Amino acid sequence: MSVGIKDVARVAAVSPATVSRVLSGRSVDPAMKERVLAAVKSTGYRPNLAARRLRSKHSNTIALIVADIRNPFFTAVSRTVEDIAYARGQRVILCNTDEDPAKEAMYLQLMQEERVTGVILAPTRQGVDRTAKATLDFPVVLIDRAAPGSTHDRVVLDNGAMAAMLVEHLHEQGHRRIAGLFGAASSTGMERRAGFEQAAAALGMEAEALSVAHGPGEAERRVTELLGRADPPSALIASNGVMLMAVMRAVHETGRSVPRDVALAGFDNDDWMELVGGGITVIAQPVEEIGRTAMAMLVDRIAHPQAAARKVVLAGKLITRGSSAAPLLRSRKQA
Amino acid sequence: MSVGIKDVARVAAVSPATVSRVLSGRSVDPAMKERVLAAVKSTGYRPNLAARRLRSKHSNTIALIVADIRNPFFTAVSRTVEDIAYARGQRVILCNTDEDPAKEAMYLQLMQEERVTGVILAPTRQGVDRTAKATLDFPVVLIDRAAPGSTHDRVVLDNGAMAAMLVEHLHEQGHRRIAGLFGAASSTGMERRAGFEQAAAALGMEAEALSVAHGPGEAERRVTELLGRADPPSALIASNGVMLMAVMRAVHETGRSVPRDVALAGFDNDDWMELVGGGITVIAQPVEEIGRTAMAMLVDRIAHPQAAARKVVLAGKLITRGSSAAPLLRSRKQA
DNA sequence: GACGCATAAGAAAACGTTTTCTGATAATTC
DNA sequence: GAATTATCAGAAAACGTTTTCTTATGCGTC
Repeated sequence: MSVGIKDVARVAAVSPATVSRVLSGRSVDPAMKERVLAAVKSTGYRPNLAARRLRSKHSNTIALIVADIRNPFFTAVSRTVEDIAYARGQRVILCNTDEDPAKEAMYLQLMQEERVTGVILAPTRQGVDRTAKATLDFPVVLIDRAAPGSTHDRVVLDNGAMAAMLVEHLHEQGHRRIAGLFGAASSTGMERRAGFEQAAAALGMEAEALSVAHGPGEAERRVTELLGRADPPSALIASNGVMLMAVMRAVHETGRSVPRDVALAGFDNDDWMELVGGGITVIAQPVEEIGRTAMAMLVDRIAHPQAAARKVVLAGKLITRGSSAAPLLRSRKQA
Repeated sequence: MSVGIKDVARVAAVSPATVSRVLSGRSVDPAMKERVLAAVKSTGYRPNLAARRLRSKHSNTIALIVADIRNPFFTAVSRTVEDIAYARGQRVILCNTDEDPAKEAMYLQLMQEERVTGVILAPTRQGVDRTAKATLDFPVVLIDRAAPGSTHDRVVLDNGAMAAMLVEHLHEQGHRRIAGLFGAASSTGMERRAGFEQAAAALGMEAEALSVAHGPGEAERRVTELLGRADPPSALIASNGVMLMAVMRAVHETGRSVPRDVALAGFDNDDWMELVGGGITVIAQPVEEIGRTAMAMLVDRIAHPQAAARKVVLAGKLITRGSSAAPLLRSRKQA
């Protein structure tokens, strides 16, 4: 039924080995090559990747394991990674852990069975340590998130500095009471939180940092509660684009508006942000560069398995929007 | 180096066949089963999926090929598909064609080589015909898009009727001059366009339908041009969420606002839409149901390869937002 | 002109499983 | 109690490639 390399060989009147050689581009007699190619076309031969992988022991496949496929940051990175990989003749398996360490472990194990060439991973906070301990027989490059003492290559944002930049921006705008929401599921959220607190302390601002463990829904509730207080903060920071949207929703639903009643800033420059009236100041991540760097590191690592682990720290870009005139006064009015 | 089934067999003092049987859950002597499981654990054995696939000839893998991974509609569907597939012990390969027929063909061919169990595909317009003609040795379920005479199972929205519903909604709101932007790359866009034109004609509205071939950028330019005219339409419709955003951007950049200067409606109920002040009336697609139905159809098809092709047409849900009081008057004022 | 040496093609082994086949033992039926 | 059948474990074949090994042929060199 299915046409194999032997069928092609028979049609071309050569040995299967020769067909294999033609297909993998090794030197063969031009006349034979011609015959083989013709036979491939006439038979409609398609190689069996399972067999190829089994024998040749390399899968030409990398896996990209992200925490949330609905987060535009990850889809953007995945686009870059995919493009590069396919240009290099590599397949990409895209996996979504949904911020669930168990799912993450399951996928890593699966990739082991799949015998992938390498993995690019945005780990959960528990996953970072587990990944470090586990003996994986493929190289791993961490993106976006990484524990301090990680033994893997990694490319991350300068989270602390970037968070500080946001705080300083708000300070310049006149804000003195601010609050921040930080995802508890990732190391990134924690780093941004630390940067936020340090910068606020250095500037003598009144700052409250909240860790959000259970996704946008919780973020929304926390903000609603926050804004309902007697003396609410005049500015809010959220540690990523998804959470920024949750904050925005809470602000809207409590009948407030940005930046009239409260200023908003955070991470990720998602498409919708320039549409909402007020304007949200953000740190735009260099998504394309992150993907490109991760791929390059993975390729390097495959070539040099024993080299020391490297860490690349990238800077984001501050995109200022909707500066407000006198936040202090406004926050008073609201109180 | 790598531990195989033979190593496990040796440790457990049984034959490789027995190990295989234990692992695939067939009946074996409990004592032996115990020994094998212990050996698996102690050796850290991980099966080689390539070998398994090669011999057993089923991959337990389905592919989901979408046109744009950044489109929330597709990521939402993919989440559902993934969840169901993994619950069934099936792996999912997620591919992104970027609305490129060549990439689509490449992926389909690749899936052929990968010997996947089945494919769920959102085809490009050219891809629909090509897929129908091509002899694929796996079942295909089309989602979101399908040519009229398709031979594949498919689950689609009732595009014409839904577009008509939007037009009627705008008519009720008092709009008499409307324009619509429809993606030219998909059959869906064309169906929605047809529904738009018919409904507008039936209601005696002045309606202009524009086909957009080159993504959001073009949509934005067209809208900018449209709004710059002497007598612009009072309402705009866009054929999906991504294009709605492009329209929104153009509206903003020309200094107008929704719904004061122009009303907006379209397909997909993306997260950002409830945040923008004006309010955009949309047809929310039953994304979860689409994914669930597609998976069910695929499973059915695998079980009954010869059954007749089925078509499931789902209805969307009209979500009304930001109704405006007297659009006709406003559109006059603007002219 | 003989001898190595490179080149290229075919034969056969190998990859790590699952499945079929075979044989033995236990269970069931008459 | 013998004969058939069912069950289960091991041996070996099979899956479709790539790669190693072998052999043949042409080429250059002395």
